[in-house]
Amino acid sequence: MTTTDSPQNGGRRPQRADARTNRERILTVAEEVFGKGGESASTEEVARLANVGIATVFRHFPTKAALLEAVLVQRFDRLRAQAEALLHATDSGTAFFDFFRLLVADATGKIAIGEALQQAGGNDSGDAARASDGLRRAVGALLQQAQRAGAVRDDAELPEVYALLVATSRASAHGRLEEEVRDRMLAIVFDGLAPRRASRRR
Amino acid sequence: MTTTDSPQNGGRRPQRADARTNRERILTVAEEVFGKGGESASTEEVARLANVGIATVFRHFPTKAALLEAVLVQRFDRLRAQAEALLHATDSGTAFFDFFRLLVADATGKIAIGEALQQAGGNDSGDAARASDGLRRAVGALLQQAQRAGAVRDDAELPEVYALLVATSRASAHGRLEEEVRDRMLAIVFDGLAPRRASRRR
Amino acid sequence: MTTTDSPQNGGRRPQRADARTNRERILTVAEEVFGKGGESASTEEVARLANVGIATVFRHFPTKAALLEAVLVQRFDRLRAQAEALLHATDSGTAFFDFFRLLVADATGKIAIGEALQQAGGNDSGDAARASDGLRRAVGALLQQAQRAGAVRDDAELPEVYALLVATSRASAHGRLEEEVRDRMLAIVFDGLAPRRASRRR
Amino acid sequence: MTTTDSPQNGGRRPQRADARTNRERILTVAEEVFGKGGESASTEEVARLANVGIATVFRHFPTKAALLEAVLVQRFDRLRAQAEALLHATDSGTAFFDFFRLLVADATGKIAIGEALQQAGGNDSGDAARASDGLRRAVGALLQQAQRAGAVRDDAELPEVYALLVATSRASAHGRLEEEVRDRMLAIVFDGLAPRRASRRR
DNA sequence: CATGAATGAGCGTTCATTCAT
DNA sequence: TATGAATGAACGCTCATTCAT
Repeated sequence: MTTTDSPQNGGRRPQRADARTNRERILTVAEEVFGKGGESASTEEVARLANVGIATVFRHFPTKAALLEAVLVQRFDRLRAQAEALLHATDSGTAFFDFFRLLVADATGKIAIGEALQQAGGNDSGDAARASDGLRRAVGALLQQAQRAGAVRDDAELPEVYALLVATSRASAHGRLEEEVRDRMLAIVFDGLAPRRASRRR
Repeated sequence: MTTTDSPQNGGRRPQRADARTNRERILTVAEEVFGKGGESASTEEVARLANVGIATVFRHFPTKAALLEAVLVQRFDRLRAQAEALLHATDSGTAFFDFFRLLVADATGKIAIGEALQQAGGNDSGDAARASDGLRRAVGALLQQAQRAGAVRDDAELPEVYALLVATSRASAHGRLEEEVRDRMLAIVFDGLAPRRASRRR
Repeated sequence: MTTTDSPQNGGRRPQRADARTNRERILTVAEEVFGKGGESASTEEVARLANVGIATVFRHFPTKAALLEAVLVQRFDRLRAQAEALLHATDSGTAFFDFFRLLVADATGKIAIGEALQQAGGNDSGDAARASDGLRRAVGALLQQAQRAGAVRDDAELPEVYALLVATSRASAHGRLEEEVRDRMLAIVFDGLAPRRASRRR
Repeated sequence: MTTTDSPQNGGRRPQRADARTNRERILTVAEEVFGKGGESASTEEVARLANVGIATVFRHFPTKAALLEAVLVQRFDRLRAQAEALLHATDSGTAFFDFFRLLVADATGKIAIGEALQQAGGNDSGDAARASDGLRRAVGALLQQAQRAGAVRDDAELPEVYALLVATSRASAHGRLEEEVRDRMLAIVFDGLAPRRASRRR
């Protein structure tokens, strides 16, 4: 990665690169800022930390909501990619649980993000909802695979599983949950997801 | 004997009835408003819906934060009372699960309230934190009883159990969770909390 | 002259005593409160420190301005009484300077009071202006006496002398003027007021 | 060399002209408004009279206090410059008195300004206090020069002289002092500051 | 295309004053 | 008559968004 990072570009030509760079830097900063302070964080702070003028932010994202949505889309897409990568893992039995753990750990301390997982679920009909759906479908695929592999009980369906995923990740995002507590919380959930009774283990 | 039922009323003090009514109406409305819109809801809306002037709200609660805190305290206390009532239930085995279900159902649609459960856990050293602690302790008592009765696995400790309670209630508060999905989500968690068949988990 | 001066007096029997007490306590407290914080001090604080309800303050003084005016009247009258007392002093030469010093010292730390001396001079046509005039006249009498006694230059007239009185008392009221500095400031003014050696000044 | 006279303008920066104009108009208006109504005048009135939105005022001065401070600094600096200019006057004997008169005349009708002279003396550790100190020092220099020139008595020290300056300028600012009265008031003070004839009484 | 100045609606809060008891 | 609750206008300040350069 070449880091041109110089914000005010003496040169005339390659402005496009700058714009792209700016857009990305804004997105990155926004994810951090909104992650930390929820959506109550100000757009101006995003601009400041991204080293761009406020108007530049609004040029790239016409609305604060649009910026938030872009952050979410990015996040959802990233998570979906991770989920899809795990679809091809050798041990398809544990892939589901790995992803569950990964998502929850990733959410730690990122307030608004966890929130958004939820809101985007039912809120917008926009891009974020679409991206959220993508993630949800990927999780569904992981779930099915795990069920086929006998690692997850057959009667667990996506809605409640997804709800649990969201719930635990939000708990991890907001609270002061220590890592150990978080793990024990997940252990309980995972036990609840384990195949019932007779056919134990894989 | 005056007929006023005002409890802290050593001497005479008329009209207190009106003030009490207002205070309670404000609290009720605030619970609803903040429940719906999070803490970003405006104090003025509370005033409007409570049919009082804005200054009246501030007379009763000197600060928006104080109003929010009062809402939380009220809520925590109410829940704690319910928890404590269940402590004396005949079937101490199911009391714990009943309360879990109750709390989660109660949270449905009340955004900020679920949030608050969490925030108050680590936030203030104020009344809300105290009330939150009270609830937590009551849940702890229910948990212990359930464990003694063999209805909950012994190795589950309060921190993770409480985290699950909070997580699922928030999921219920925010999302569009249908009742059926919510129940199935809880079923999974409850299975995870059930005593282990053999000697699982270390 | 019997001075029942209590304005609204339809009451039945002895209530008067209470009302009088309240009125006076309010006035006393108001002098202190406004003296300290200027007129920006709140009426409610006056009520609190006077141990009466806010409505009681407004019963006695229908307006904040009226309360302030009453404070001023009281103060002006008191000062006038002191000035008039000094009119009968044995050494009529120093009486003027004694009063000057007294007034300035009395103003120390009493922000709004000094201010009021001035404002009332040109402001209202109300009671305060009347009382202010009374004080001013008394000072005029002291000045004349001192001039007759040869203690003050003859060409000094009341307007500028009074202006100096007000100016120095305000300086004393507001600033951090140490006592010593205040005395040296007055010494200069007093020297300026002393009879001219030869035929100075025009 | 760009033609902009903006001092801190390393690179390019257009439109700054507008902002500067606004800033200055706000300051000017603020001096007038606060001069007239004291610090109780509202920031919104400043905005209105300056023909800018309220937010523009707050963009330039992040706080009402900051705006007030800027007004004071401007005023102090202006006065200090005048004082320093007089330091190089031919007749160093009368320079001191000229400045005294100038300052008092300048304060006429500007309520809060005179007040500020005083408050800034002991108040903030901020810019206003620094500027106030600068003025005070300049006055000190004028005083010393006048004393060396034999135009002011030697035993007069800065604290009391400055106190007199402040006192008389405030009197001039607040009261309805006619010009003639003001001059006679100053004449008395100036006589008090004149070198002592022989050995004056006690 | 990037900038930062400008904007106004809105928020939390205060306070003199009025009302009901 | 004394009380304290109620009120709304006003204030200082913030922020998403628009405008001019």
